[in-house]
Amino acid sequence: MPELPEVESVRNGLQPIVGRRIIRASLFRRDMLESLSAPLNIPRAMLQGRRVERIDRVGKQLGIIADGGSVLGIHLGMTGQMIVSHPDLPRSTHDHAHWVLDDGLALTFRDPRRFGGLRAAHSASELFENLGPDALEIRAKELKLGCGNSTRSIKAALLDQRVLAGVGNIYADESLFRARIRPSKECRCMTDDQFRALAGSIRKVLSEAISYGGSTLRDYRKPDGERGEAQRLHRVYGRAGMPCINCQTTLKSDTIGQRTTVWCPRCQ
DNA sequence: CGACCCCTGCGC
DNA sequence: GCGCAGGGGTCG
Repeated sequence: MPELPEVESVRNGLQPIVGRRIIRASLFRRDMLESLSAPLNIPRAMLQGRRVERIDRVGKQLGIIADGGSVLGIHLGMTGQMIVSHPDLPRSTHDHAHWVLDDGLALTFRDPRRFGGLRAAHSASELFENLGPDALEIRAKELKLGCGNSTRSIKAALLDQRVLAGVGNIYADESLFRARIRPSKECRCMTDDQFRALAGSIRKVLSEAISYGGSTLRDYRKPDGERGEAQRLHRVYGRAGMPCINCQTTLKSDTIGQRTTVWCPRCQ
């Protein structure tokens, strides 16, 4: 569900827990927690007794950084939510983890489809080690390097988190539309100008979406329960068969990189 | 590289 | 009832 703008909005919504101490941590499903470096002591991995120093993010990966150097990674998958509330909020079906903090705060990790999860790490760098540069700050040179001389489509490359971290299906299509590049274009055929335009579009599309609080299509919610409004900015995603906002040509749709892809056959 | 799998819920 | 959904991993 969430791409970089949604995860960044979640990070912003988690600020109330920064500086708070975790009194009690509970894990309701063991298989939702994995350890990057064994062995695994659950209360320890869940940061019980620690104070939250800050929340980091690279791409779609969040990390709760605690005192003493422990790090707990959170990946929201398609339907994951982090909910800041009170300790007495009743547990619901798809809640997998719960933290009681001081100051009357509580945190819940909920994820109906269970594509997300928690990961215990020894450091932030360990948590983020397999990710490419964060998409909010992607440079044309890095994008070109990550794509290489590959025959795969530029869209598939944008979805590859080792090339750049944070772009998913919505913002890949939106960035390609703004840069006027066809999603099926092979990486090896991209010009330097196109890499420049695409890198710029990615940064712009993502930062605008953050300022709107992320896109709420179905179940995405900020930690305070509010919806994002960035879906108002979508120019091609979800608009297959409708007219292009630039030229009125009917937007096309096909599967590229295993995902539904929408583009304007004239502008792109 | 693409194909297929993981899982639940929703709208048609 | 079916197909689809913002995520990723593992195969061949």
